[in-house]
Amino acid sequence: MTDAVRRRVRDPQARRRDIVAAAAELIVEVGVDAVTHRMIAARAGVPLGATTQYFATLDELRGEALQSLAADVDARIDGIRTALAERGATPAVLAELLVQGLADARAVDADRAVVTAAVYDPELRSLARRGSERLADALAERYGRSRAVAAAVFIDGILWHACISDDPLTTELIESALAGILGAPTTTSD
Amino acid sequence: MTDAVRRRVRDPQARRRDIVAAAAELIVEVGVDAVTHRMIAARAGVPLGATTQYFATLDELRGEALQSLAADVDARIDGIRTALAERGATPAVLAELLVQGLADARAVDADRAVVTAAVYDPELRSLARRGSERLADALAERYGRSRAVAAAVFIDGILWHACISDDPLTTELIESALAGILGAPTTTSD
Amino acid sequence: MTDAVRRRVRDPQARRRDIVAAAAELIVEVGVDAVTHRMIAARAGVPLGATTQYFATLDELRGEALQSLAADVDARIDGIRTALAERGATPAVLAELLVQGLADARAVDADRAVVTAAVYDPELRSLARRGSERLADALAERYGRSRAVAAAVFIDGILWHACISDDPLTTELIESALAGILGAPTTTSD
Amino acid sequence: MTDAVRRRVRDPQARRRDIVAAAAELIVEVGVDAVTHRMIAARAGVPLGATTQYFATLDELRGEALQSLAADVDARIDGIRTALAERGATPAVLAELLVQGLADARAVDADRAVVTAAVYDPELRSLARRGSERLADALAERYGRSRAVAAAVFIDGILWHACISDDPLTTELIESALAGILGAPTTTSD
DNA sequence: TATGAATGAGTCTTCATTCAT
DNA sequence: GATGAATGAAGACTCATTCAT
Repeated sequence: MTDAVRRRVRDPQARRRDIVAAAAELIVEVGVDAVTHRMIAARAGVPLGATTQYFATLDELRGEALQSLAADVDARIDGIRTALAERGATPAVLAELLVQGLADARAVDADRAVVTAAVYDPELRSLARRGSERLADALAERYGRSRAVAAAVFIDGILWHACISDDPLTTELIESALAGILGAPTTTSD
Repeated sequence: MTDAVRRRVRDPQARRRDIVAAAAELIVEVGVDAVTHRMIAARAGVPLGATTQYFATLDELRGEALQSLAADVDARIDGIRTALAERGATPAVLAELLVQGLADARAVDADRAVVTAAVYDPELRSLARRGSERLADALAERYGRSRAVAAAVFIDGILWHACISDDPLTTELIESALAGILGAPTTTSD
Repeated sequence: MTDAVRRRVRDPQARRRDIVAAAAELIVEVGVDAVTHRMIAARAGVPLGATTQYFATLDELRGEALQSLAADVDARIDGIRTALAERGATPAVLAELLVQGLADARAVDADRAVVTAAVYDPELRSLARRGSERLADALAERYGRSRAVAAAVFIDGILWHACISDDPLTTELIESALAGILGAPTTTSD
Repeated sequence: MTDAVRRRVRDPQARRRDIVAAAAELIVEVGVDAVTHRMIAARAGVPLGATTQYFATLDELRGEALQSLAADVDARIDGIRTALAERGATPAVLAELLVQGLADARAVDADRAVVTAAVYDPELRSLARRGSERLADALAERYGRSRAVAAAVFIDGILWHACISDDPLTTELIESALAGILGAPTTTSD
């Protein structure tokens, strides 16, 4: 009769979301292959059974969490696209946006997790590819397809540098490189 | 029986190496978290006990396999450095070497596996970082530290593009981008 | 809403029967140990909760389903008894009735399920025994208790033969055997 | 350092046999569908892991246990065939042998378990069928195929009677019935 | 009353690790 | 030293049962 007995939440929608969110967090933290039902349940603050009630298999749950992470990545790319459209798709603007994004360690980790998982997951692969392509699209009009793709590749490189290296790339370095790749003038002189 | 025993006992070093090699292969193929003693023993063609005889824990064995993969990556970077030194560190030469390297799917996968694992493994992290740095070193003398680092970042991006995308980057695209990043002319050789 | 509620609430008796019927079907199809609340609810087209609303435990529900199957078996025996009374309890008539019954695979399966379950369930055991006895009763008056019991035993054997064998027993074989057991002529009708 | 630490048996053959034997016992006692790894391990006096070390799946273990039960049944049929060959395949001899067999409750249960399981298991089905056929074969030479098959069917009926009924069939009843079925004279007058 | 979300015990299975041989 | 049997702690998943709504 203590409050230990009170266990029901009765907000299935929220609970489902909590579980997916917990799974997404853990995927980012420990990797897709290392997450377990138990870890997810503990993180979400739900009993073990809840994780299997809402998702037929762990794979399904992982998939949904990954999709959620991918959606976040996509939203950030949208943000960059919008900002580029508003402020002009110059190396300077892009570099600033990228450095801003890089400051959000959580976002960087999420991005990395999605890309990493995409290697083995076809569905995620096309999502990850699409992200790069949409970034390239935003630059292609002004700089041509080829240079835009190269810039997107460089940006992917930035992501991994951020994950592996301790000292972050400077805005200047990024801007210069983008300018070189895109064949555009830099703010500061070379 | 002497013969059979000798075959079994002969060259513990070689056996050790076989086990590490098998583990490395499997890590590349199925991921660090999926490898097991049993898989490794089967792949290496050694009895299960051998995998625990030479390595105190699976983690230790995994670590050594990862180190071995990192050494391979390092060797490939050495190859690139040597070639750059011999043929001239131009975007054209570098692009050609990179495309050559990309053609070796096994090498690409190994590289990816190392980078992916490095995110969670401090020791590997510094190894992975060192690879990028040595590549940058090879370019810094001629193009300056900053441009060299940017080129190394772009090269990391190429790796991931190769893993995620279906159509590979052309030599021309890579060369142009490198030329832009390094501030070097595209078509002239050294 | 009144309508929807009424539809849901209408005739709890019928719903109860539906659940038992679904459980009985499933027991025949997949075996007593394999049935679950979920399977039964799905088969009966009722919500999961309904299966626990009407029956305290799954065992209770299973028990009732088994009783229902046993009642069906009993009804079929009644049919045979009636037919024997009307047409004469001769081997020929009995064989014909048996072959007819054997043609109904569902009935055969139900019979088998009841007998199989009866081995572990005392209550069912007496029901199963009673079935055999009532069949024997129908023959005892004319052929004596002992021969009648032997005939009933033979008839039980027929059931299992039908379950295990691929080629069914012919009416002739059954009639001959019954005639031999009952000490009655084969070809003459009553 | 107590003897609780001493756990190794190091007689894999025997351990395997023990596990199969335990599984067979339990199948007879609680039914094929109710046996679990845990029950088997407990019965065999081995740790849980041992049951999965020797058998890839529970199904495989169940299968082997069932085969072992079927082999026992086969051996008993062999015994009957031999005895019939030596003493003459008369109803009297057969009845005596059957009653003897029926006295071994364990054997009866094993037989029942095999037949029950055979309904769902094709491999076992043919084994069970073969058992009946070999019994029929032993009688066919003397009494003709048709009567021999009918006798085998009757004998199957006896098995189930023994499982369901409390008072066993008398030797006389069985002998009379067999004599009737086989068209052979009885020892005692009718 | 009727429903289905909630919980955790229990299932099969895998495997790191230990250690007898 | 080399081998593989032994063990039990997890892991994924299922489901009887409870009970909030």
